[in-house]
Amino acid sequence: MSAKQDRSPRADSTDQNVMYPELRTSVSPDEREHLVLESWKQKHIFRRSVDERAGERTFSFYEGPPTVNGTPGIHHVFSRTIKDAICRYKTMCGFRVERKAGWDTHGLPVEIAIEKELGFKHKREIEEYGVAKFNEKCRELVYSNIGRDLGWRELTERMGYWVNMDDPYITCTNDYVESVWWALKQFHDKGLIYKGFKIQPYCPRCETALSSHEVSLGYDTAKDPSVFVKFKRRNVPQEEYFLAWTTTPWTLLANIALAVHPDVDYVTVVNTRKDKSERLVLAEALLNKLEGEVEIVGRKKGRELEGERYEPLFDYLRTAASPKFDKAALEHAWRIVADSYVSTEDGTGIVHQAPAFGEDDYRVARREGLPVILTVAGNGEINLDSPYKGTFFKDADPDIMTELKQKGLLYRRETIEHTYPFCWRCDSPLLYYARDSWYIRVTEYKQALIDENQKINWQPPEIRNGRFGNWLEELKDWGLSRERFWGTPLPIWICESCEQQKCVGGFSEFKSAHQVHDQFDPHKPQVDEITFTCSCGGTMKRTPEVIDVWFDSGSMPFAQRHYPFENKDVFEQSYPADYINEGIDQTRGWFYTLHAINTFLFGQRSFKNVIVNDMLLDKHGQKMSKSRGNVVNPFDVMTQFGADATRWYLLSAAVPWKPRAFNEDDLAELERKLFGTLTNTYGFFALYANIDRYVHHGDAGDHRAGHTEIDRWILSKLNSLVRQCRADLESYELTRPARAIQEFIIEELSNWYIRRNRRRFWKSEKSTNGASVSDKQAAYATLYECLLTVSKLMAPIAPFFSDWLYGALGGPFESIHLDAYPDADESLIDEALEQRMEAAQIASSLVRQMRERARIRVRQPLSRILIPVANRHEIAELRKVEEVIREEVNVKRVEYVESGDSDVIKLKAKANFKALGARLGKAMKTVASRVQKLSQAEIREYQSTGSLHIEAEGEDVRLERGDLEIFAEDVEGWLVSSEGRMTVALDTAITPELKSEGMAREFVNRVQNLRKDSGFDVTDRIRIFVQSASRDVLDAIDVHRNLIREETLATEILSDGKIEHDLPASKVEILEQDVTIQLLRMG
RNA sequence: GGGCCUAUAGCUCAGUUGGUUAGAGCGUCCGCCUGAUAAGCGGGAGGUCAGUGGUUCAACUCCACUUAGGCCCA
Repeated sequence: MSAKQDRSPRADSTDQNVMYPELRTSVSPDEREHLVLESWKQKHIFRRSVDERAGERTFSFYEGPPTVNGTPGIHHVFSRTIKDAICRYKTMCGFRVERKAGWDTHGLPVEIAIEKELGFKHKREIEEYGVAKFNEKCRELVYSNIGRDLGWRELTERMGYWVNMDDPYITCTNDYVESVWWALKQFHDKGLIYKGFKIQPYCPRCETALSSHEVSLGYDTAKDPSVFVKFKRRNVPQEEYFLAWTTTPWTLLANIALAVHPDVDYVTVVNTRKDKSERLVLAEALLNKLEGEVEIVGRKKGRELEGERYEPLFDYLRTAASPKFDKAALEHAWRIVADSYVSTEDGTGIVHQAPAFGEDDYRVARREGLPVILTVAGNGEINLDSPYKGTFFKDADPDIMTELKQKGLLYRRETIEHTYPFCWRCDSPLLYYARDSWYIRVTEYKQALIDENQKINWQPPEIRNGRFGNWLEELKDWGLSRERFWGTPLPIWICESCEQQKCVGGFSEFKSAHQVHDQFDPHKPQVDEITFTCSCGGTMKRTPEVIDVWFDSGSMPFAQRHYPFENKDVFEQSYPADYINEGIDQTRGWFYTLHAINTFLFGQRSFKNVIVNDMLLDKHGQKMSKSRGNVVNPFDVMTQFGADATRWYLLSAAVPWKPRAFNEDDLAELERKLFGTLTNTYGFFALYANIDRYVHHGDAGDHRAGHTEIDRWILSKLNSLVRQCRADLESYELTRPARAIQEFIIEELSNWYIRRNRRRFWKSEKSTNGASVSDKQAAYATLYECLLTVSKLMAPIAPFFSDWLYGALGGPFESIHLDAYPDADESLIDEALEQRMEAAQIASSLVRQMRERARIRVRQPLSRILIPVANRHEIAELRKVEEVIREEVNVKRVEYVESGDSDVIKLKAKANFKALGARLGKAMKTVASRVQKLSQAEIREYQSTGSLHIEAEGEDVRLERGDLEIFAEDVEGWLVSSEGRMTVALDTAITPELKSEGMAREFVNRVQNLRKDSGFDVTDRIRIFVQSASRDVLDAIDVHRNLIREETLATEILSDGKIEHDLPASKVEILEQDVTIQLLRMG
């Protein structure tokens, strides 16, 4: 690591002569952070933070690639803070943490942008325009977006996310594509890539099939027709109809059968009011779907209905002039089939079958030898010879329903709102559609995926067996191919004559067979021009599809390094990733594709630890969306509050895996409270350290001799905090350390340590009370140690402020991010000390409560408090923190009384439910209420002998040590307050001496105010002139002359009634007495 | 329809293996402090822990169901 050179950014420094730069309160977080950014840039801190940890210890992080033409939002700040904090932490732990940025560049997002630019609505327009030109435009868009940046680089920099954007992986480069091809060949060699005719989710606008994880990205609520359709039964004497239900009327054109469940009861009913001649058949369980009152006239099991025939709804299939199917197959059509997939959860228990448009329909049709008829073309238009020909499939719904109504075949028509899949990119409604396409047989190694998943540390853990685990359990083969243009081409060549396949796994395979020139581009359409000669002598041509863009991003562990063609070592060292993070929406996206591809290729999981973050909602808990207009602009937020506060807020407000409302008011408070307090704390230190020319050397341990109880306490707390932060960050827990650090800074360091120790910093070195210089040195050393350590602890989360603070304190490295994360000094952790200080804090709080009740201000000294304790050990412990209590609440003495020894203490016993409950069982309740009523004598007996016999509901119960908790409830004749097990009594008597001292303190207060108003420096010596008609006041001043002089830095106090006419006189009131004060600043 | 998550003070969140006065911050009301001062501190009020039922001596905590919200899958 680098040696100490010049100091880190002294952002606010105006005077190079002072050791600790003072604060300019006018510097906003935004300005300060920009200064830090500038310094990082100048000194190449990021690069050095990686390079200077060049040892064997690497920590591998994979960055998920954003789509190149997306725009960054506040949720990216969220996710990236999580990424950055862990990476910075590991860096400070001495690991080399490479962070390579990436860009996802293929696929529909880019194609659609170009289509929009060119004004295309249909896929064929692209072909007419020319695939070569189209793809060239896609490539141009990719590189111009990377180059001109849509705010990604700005956001990344501004928020302090350290990731190497100068050398990113880009998925459309030749190297990247070649690695992906290599991977595909591994699958192909093992026979795991196959072509199949299957029902697939399909986008009619993009004219391509989608993978299941793509579909999962696009569910949305939709309003669809919900229709009950009547199918006229053949070969029965009565007018009888099978009643079926569908939400996709357009599929009725392709109806070929009706399915029933073999074991379900179906009934024939007539409507008792309407025309009794019309009979309906449906599942008995779903009779409630019918209108009016019905009478059951027949009942059959589904299997008994099998084979029954019905009239087709339409004649178009039979009359089609240019059928795209074998008309002979219609022979077997329009009959009842049985299958157990039919549910009676909704509909009528009779399911209309359109085999080309549903997975179950297709399966049943194949089994039954029914034809699979496509009535919709690839572009989504109906292509069956009918009045609907040329209509977009969904748009045909109303007219089809109208026609059915006219024919009297529509039983009921409603609208339902349900979730329906839409294209995740273009928002078109998807249809399930029988297509030829390529698959990866991931189901082949499903068990390996499940086993390896068990080894991943998910944060939160429930994702492993919940969301992600479920997904793996219900794994489907991966629909790999896309009938599109701008993507990694599927590198499979097929012989035109013998259909033999050749999968190309690297460009060198071309070079042996073909001329591949320098300008070689593996994309369409150039790659399609390459052919091979098959062993059979035929010509092998490439299958035209490109692959799912998610295969690209899932390949990044190896493809970002052009593995296996290059960088074997680098790859092997970085696989699997130690850590990744993305949003919950990537469960079936990137998390899955990483897992599916790499587990196959490398036989083990591709990431060891993963933090999954949830959504960011607006302050009202609503989803942020452009249409709602509630999107938070990340740049605005960071300008207003700073990146540090934003980052801190995002991590501390709630655990990352819970959805949280983004509330700017809370963020503002955090900025003020945490960063404001810390700034003040540093400011306090700097103010006095500069006056005293304090220079820190060595750590606080070197000053141990001079340490007071409270110094040891804050150092114990500090080291406990370090220990906790380390442990939490090691387990990928960010919220707890953020909150703990916050608590330490605000409550412990600022609100208790500083407040209790202020005088130690300002008192003159030759103190009259005999305290030594080393006491002051110890205070400085302790506070310095706390500030420096805290800055390091917070550095991963608040990289700017921490670096500024570190620099201001003169930290040894050029940047905090080149320094090491603190290690806890266990020898400084003292739990007993932490506990007794907590007792002191509670005691102080109780006394303040009583002062408030008695309306006695803290400045008025009181003589004593009394604390009842259980034993001598407690006395010994409290004695150690007694001085802190006395000073905090301004009392002269703390007295202790062992509660068993004094009659004035009223005791109270409480049953220890945990101990007694297990033993007593049902008797617990009565014993507990008996314990409530124990007499003072009984409690005392228990206290002295350690046991007690009581009777409860006729049963003898023997109470042993540990069964009861005894505490003081009241002290006779005293003002008492208690919290938990602690009780404190206050003597509120104000003696003349106490009153006099109180007056003196009031006087000090007035003088201090006056010093301040007069603009004196804190180190100025003064002469005080005082005049008053009140003998009491003058006496008090006289008696406490030394105290006053020490406190106010007065060389003299003249109270002989003289007035200095040249000086401004200030009239004040002390305990309702008029006093005139004049101050003279001494040269 | 299925799976997962969530529900605690006006708001944002804690709450250990079930154990007895359910906590914090903000806000609000009252007060204090004034050598960290365009700061700081304390105290009070505020909760049928979403609802119902169950297990248990004992439930915010465990179970079931219901309601509301979110996410995911059909």
